[in-house]
Amino acid sequence: MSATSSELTDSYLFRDLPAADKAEWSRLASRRTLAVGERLFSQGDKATGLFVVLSGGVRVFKLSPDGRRQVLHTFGPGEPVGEVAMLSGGAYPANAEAAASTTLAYLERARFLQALGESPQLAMNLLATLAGRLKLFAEVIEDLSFKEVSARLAGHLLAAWEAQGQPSRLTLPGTKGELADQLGTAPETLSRTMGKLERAGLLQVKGRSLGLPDPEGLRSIVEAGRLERDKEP
Amino acid sequence: MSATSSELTDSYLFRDLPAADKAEWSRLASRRTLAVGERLFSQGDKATGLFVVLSGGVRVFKLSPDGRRQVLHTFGPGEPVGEVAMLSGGAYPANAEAAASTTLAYLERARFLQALGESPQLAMNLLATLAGRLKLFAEVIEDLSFKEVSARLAGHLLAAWEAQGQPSRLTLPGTKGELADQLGTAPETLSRTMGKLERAGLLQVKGRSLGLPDPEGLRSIVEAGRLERDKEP
DNA sequence: TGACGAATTTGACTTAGGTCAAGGCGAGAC
DNA sequence: GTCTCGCCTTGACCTAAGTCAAATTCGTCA
Repeated sequence: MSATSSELTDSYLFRDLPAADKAEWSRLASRRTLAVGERLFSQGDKATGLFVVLSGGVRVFKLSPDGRRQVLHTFGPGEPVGEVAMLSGGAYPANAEAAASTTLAYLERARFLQALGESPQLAMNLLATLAGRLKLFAEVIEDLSFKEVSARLAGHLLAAWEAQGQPSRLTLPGTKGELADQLGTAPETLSRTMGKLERAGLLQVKGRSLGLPDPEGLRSIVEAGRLERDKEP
Repeated sequence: MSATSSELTDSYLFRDLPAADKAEWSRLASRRTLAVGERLFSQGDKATGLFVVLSGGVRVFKLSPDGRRQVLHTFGPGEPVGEVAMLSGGAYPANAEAAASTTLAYLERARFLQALGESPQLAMNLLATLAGRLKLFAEVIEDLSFKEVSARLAGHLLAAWEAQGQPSRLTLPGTKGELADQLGTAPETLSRTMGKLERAGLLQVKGRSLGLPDPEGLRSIVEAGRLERDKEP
């Protein structure tokens, strides 16, 4: 397989590269398609290359011995997946699966490493990407360590709401069970927590469609790390 | 200030660089000394450069609104600190302080960025470092999310024990309160957890000196993510 | 040695959130 | 329509771990 469109070379990773290089990468990349839920790689698999999400999304997560999962991050179009394994050369340190119907470009490890050594611009782009990722992971650690579920949920909803351009109603991209994994909690707890926010007048839940009547209220929960009291007469 | 010895250029970051470049960096770097507990930078401070630990250690941590802290990692000699802020250009995303009496080299941001653009080898070294750091953070997330305190403690002790060459007695580098921060728990909980491990015959505590009579037992706790039962007749 | 302050331990209590086990509900199949 | 398989919610319960407060121990400086 080959010939990915410009989706690949428009990605941040290839920003500011000479057009000739971009054309070269378009030629070299192969394409892969995943159905929702399909596994891209599993922790421990030997890494042979780098993926770039073209459309859809890829969820990267850790799995506990007893099957619970913690999502590290969900990567969207333009974002590379599997860089760590590619750089440190060994196995993937986590699992990845399609969060939606997804297409990916695949770049072979040896060739990409060689290109990194020859193109400082490419290296700088990847460095910036990794730096952003580290900041992100540091925030996940902070959240897990300091914030209770209500605050993690509020933060997640606000971020999604802003990412979708502050629509009047926010639509969840997946099931609530998946959201629970993202937040590092159990579905039952998520359900109860949504109930609390709803009773506090901060959220309206109707299936996967959510209304955020009071974004500022949500934000103050995020700041505080907790939902203070359960107001209900 | 200037003139750091070869401690700087022996670090992984400068590995395989031409001798001339190394000499140049030795000249360019300034040196800074910190007493135990002294703050190197705080979250939100504007980042102007990159530090490399020469001796001692630097603890990087997040602070919760109410003062609790979660250590992301403690960096030792040869390791860079502050790369994320330097690369993403803004403020430090976390706090850092000396975990011991520490000396650092300081490299100015603009010059280092320029060098990155000119030296693919330097860029590759930094990429490898960041990749390692991401893997590390992913493990912290996994631990916080899946493992209870006993397992985090067991894992930490095993790692420290192995890092020190499996001595018969392990000496804690700091106070137990500091260890509690590392593990993301409260001192009281750490104390009780050590008691449990001791009662289970997996640990001998005498002040800051610890004996690990049964490393395999500890390892099985790490694997399981939990201390099964409290055996005591 | 003695005394002070910090570190640590212990006890009693509270609580967020996980687990197990029923239901309830909704969207597509028929 | 109504059956039915997944999701989702709810209730009852349990437990790890945080909090507050009161000892107790330890290190060290005079």
